[in-house]
Amino acid sequence: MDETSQKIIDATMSLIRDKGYVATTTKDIARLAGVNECTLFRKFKNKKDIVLQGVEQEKWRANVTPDIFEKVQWELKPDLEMFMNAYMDRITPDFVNLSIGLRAPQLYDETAPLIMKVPQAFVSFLTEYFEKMEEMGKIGHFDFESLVMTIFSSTFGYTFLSASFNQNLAKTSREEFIKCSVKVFVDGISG
Amino acid sequence: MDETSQKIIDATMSLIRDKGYVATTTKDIARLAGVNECTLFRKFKNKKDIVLQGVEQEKWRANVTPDIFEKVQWELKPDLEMFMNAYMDRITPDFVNLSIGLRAPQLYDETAPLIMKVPQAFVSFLTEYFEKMEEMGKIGHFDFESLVMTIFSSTFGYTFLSASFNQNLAKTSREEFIKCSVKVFVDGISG
DNA sequence: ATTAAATGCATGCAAGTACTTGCATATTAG
DNA sequence: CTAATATGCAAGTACTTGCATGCATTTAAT
Repeated sequence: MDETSQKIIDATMSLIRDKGYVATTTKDIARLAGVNECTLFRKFKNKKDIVLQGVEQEKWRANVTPDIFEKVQWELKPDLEMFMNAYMDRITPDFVNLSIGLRAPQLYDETAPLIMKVPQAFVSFLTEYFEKMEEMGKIGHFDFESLVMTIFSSTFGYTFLSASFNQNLAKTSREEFIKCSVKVFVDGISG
Repeated sequence: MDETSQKIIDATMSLIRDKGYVATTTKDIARLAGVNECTLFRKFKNKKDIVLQGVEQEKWRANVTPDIFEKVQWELKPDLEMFMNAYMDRITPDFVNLSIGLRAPQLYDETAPLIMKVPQAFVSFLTEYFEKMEEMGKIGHFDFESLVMTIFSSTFGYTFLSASFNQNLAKTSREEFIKCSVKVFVDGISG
């Protein structure tokens, strides 16, 4: 990937994050990338092509690889805290807004599977984690699928609400939120 | 509100829900409303004006009035279930998608306060509820602000994820989700 | 130093955008 | 019946869109 193409992709993704796909024009992109508009079409097939190459890049995806969860201690409290922190470290407000900006009918069929990968990775990690914790006899039996949805929904929900309403709704800080949530979950699962 | 204007508003809001504000053209609106395009501009100042009148209508807002929460029993389990059901009855996938469709820079300053009203209503209800429950001696002391965020984030998160990924991520049904979540919360708060 | 590739720039184009106008035709109210 | 109102229709405005091209200039490889 040459430097110019990368600048074009970066400009495109930033604009989509800020204004959405449809509202982002090729003129905007060229201006922000500091290149001439026609350069976009020499490097890429069309506007959509820029985005599709962008979402394939690590840089523009939350860096969700299996080794995120390496530090598992098999102890409910620190592990859930690690899990929520790992999510929030990666799913920044910028990433949330980009995901929403990519929800355009012209793109959605092609981008949705990629967008879904992030929550899916977290959900399947958590599910496996609880199953192993049960095997190890550290927690009792549960409807793990529902339990995982409760914990993940809460993590996702807080992240999204913070990105959208920026302390207007969620006055609780990230640290307080995680501390309180994990306490409720741990007591709720053990009790 | 005459019938024609209402048809125009309804068409506009449906299209924004499906395609977003920028991608929704006045030609689209006219076609879906079954009126001539110029009629839009006889009835409304401009495209934005249609949306702003739309978001003011009960019909296009989640019907969140104080009497939603009338059936409070002052018993943690049924009350939390009632709360989550009340939210999910109103915040349908259509409403979630409309809220996202309204996130256009051209509109957001004017629509954001309205969009925020719904979560705010639920958050402040829950906060007051827990404070009274503590006064009544039915639960111990907590950082209620954080606790409310945990419960609301989870409710919001599940609703949003269901609307976005439609059973692909959240295989858990609404009933199972509420049952499991409330159990965890109740045990987590009481334990 | 010579050559080939990459880029900037100006300009153009067909189509699409929100919005407007003038006029004909319905529907309704007094 | 008459007059006001609502709407349809066709055409047009001024502007923007994604996309394209020819030509000059810069950059980089040989």
